[in-house]
Amino acid sequence: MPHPLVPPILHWFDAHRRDLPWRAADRTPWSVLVSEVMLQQTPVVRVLPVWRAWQERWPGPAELAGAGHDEVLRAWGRLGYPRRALRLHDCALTVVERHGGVLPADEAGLRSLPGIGEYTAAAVVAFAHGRRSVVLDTNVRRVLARALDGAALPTAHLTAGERTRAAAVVPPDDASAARWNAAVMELGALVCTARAPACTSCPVADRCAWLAEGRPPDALAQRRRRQGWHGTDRQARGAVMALLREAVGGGTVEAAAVEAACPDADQRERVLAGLLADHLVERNGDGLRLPRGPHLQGARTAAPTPPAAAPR
DNA sequence: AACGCGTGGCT
DNA sequence: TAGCCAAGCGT
Repeated sequence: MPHPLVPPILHWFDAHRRDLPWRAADRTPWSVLVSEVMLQQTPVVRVLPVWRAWQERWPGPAELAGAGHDEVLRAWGRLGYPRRALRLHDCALTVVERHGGVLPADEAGLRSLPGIGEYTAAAVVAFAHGRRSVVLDTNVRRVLARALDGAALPTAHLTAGERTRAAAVVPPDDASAARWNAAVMELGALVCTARAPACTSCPVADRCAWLAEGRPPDALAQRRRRQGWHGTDRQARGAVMALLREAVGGGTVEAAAVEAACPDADQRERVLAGLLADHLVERNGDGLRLPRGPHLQGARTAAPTPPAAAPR
């Protein structure tokens, strides 16, 4: 006996699922992974063109492993959180070096790779391999919070109890479980949205605790506080990275231009230290540029290793 | 465990 | 209009 939410949401999904390219028949586990990493905290419409170009250029981990950090960061463009791009590259190197070029298919193996956490590992298992997992992203959490708890929004942090309950809803067999994960996510993305849910179009409106209670507002709304944006280090990091991505000929941006992009000296020092530590930039004389090569140790290709004590 | 990490569209 | 929000992860 499936959970009462399952049959109507699966049926709804059959009629309303989007034809996203990473769901197409020619998808690979790697292409699914790339989509999941790009989609972390990033809207689908923004990911689409970048994912397509990325797939054409680096269809698998072996191709990506051969790319330089500067190429990868430019291809990432304005998706945001550029550390994700480096982690994906790092992930490709690890797959090539330690897994024979084949992405692990189990959650533990996936989670051991850089940039792959609980959600992404579960998503690859379900969406790339069609096997059972418990996908718990913000969409799924919101649907379950509303339908089962009568809460407007999920809590700030995922709890063990929430995982257990979500697992109890996932059907036992692989095929249905994989479909359920995609379906409930899709419902959260298209109908049971955070801002303006379309309850009149919802397949489980007749069994939703939140709707039954008259859609009460989020009780925890005041507790959620967002970090500001204007003038923050985060904004300054973004400005410096945009400057370097757009540097003509992949060249170096002179110190004066960096100062113009981030005028406050203390902030500039903090931001540059952070970017250097994250391997998102490297110094070139007095200027700055995107890092040229993979920073990890070990030979991935036949490229010769530079001599050991190379002076800077 | 709470925090830092990009970007741009929407209301 | 200025928050709010979008398929999280690592530390």
